[in-house]
Amino acid sequence: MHGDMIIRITKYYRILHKLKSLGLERVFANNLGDAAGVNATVVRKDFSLLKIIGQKRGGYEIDNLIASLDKILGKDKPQEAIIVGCGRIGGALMRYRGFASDGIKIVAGLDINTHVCDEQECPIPIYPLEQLEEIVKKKNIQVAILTVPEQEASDLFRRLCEAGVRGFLNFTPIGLKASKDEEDKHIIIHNVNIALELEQIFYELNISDNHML
Amino acid sequence: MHGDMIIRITKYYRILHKLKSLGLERVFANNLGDAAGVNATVVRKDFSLLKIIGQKRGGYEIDNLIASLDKILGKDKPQEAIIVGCGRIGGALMRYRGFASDGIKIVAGLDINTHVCDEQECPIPIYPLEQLEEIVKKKNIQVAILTVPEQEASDLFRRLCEAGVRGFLNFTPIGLKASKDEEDKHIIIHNVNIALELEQIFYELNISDNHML
DNA sequence: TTTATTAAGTGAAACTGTTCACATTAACTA
DNA sequence: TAGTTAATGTGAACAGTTTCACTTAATAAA
Repeated sequence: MHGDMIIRITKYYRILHKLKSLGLERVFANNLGDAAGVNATVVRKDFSLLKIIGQKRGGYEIDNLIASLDKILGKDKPQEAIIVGCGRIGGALMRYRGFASDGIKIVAGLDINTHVCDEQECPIPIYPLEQLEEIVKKKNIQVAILTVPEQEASDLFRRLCEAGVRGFLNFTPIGLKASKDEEDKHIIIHNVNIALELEQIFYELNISDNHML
Repeated sequence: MHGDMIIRITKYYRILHKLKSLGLERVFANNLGDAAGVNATVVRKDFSLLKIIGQKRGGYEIDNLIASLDKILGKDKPQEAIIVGCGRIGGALMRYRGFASDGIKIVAGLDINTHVCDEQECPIPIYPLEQLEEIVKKKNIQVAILTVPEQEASDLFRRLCEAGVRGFLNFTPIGLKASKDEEDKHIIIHNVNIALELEQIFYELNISDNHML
């Protein structure tokens, strides 16, 4: 399970859709590699691993590729998520239009205050936090975006886990960990820590400066 | 420059501050590793590489450690950034209070509409986009957060580069690349692609399901 | 003191991911 | 049809990280 492969696959997927919309029918590992910023061999190795075969000298058929990646990325099933915490960032994400083009649908928001989002601007319903378990089970939610204040993060994480959510996009600075008493193996957590990203940038600039002199 | 080391350092840094606020004076590689989710040997290797030395049997002195990491992370210099594009996400970030505790200060916003942010809620001034170059140079800005619509991303990125910005936190789905005609080496770009993160989560859930049966 | 213990420090092994080099196959060319 | 070219496919070399196993130093205990 090569770590970065997932990221590359999603990149390939986007590039392929763009190429298709341009009218192309086949693509070479070389071009795909250039567009994704990786070596052509990496592309071939990835596809080889995924049992996707191309044609010697003819490259890969874009339609076939997209169909394969659709399946690998789970695009054949509905990709639905909820947003827990509809404050500043959560609210911004509720109004974000970019998910639809990736086949992702935000089906509900959860918040203490159910009126944080004005109806016309965002047509996604917002429910009170008490209904969390009910909503998750009724709508069979697998993925949650966690955009709540820091101090509520681990509590809500636990509740969501217990309700059956298995994928988390965590915007809180808390490092969430699946507890060992549950079968922790199948909980996927991605952390987006904006302050941490900035810190890294400052660090990298700093060492790049130091190396120069 | 070991890739993930930077991320680990910032994690250590946060943990150390928490431990310090709890009154601890020394810390062992083992504990730090547990908290950061890595092996104790990794911690020691990291510190060894950074010329940070501990005491055999006594662990590391937290104050010393923090002081060292302060310098390594560039916390001895002011860490200032601007937000370019004060729409939904940019606006949310302007009102985000978490930066200050990490020593990061957002000193200005740039937007077509200079009245997107109501004064009382966010005390950071917002300037029109035309003043971008002026602001960057006057305030000697090194880092910019890019939260503009997709189609304006690469144009603004270029303008920011030319004005002297060297670090970017890019929230647009565009994959920014430093052009080769400039000395591209010293431009640091971090991409935060929320839709892509979600896609990865769905993918990982998908393969985890497939592996189970 | 001497002995035992604890944790840092580090060379070497093991592992992971990337790149190279080349075999393979399909299409084009003469 | 034979030869050339262009691209895939993959074993092997390589590089970078992580982990292991061991040494070293400091403290505590006997």
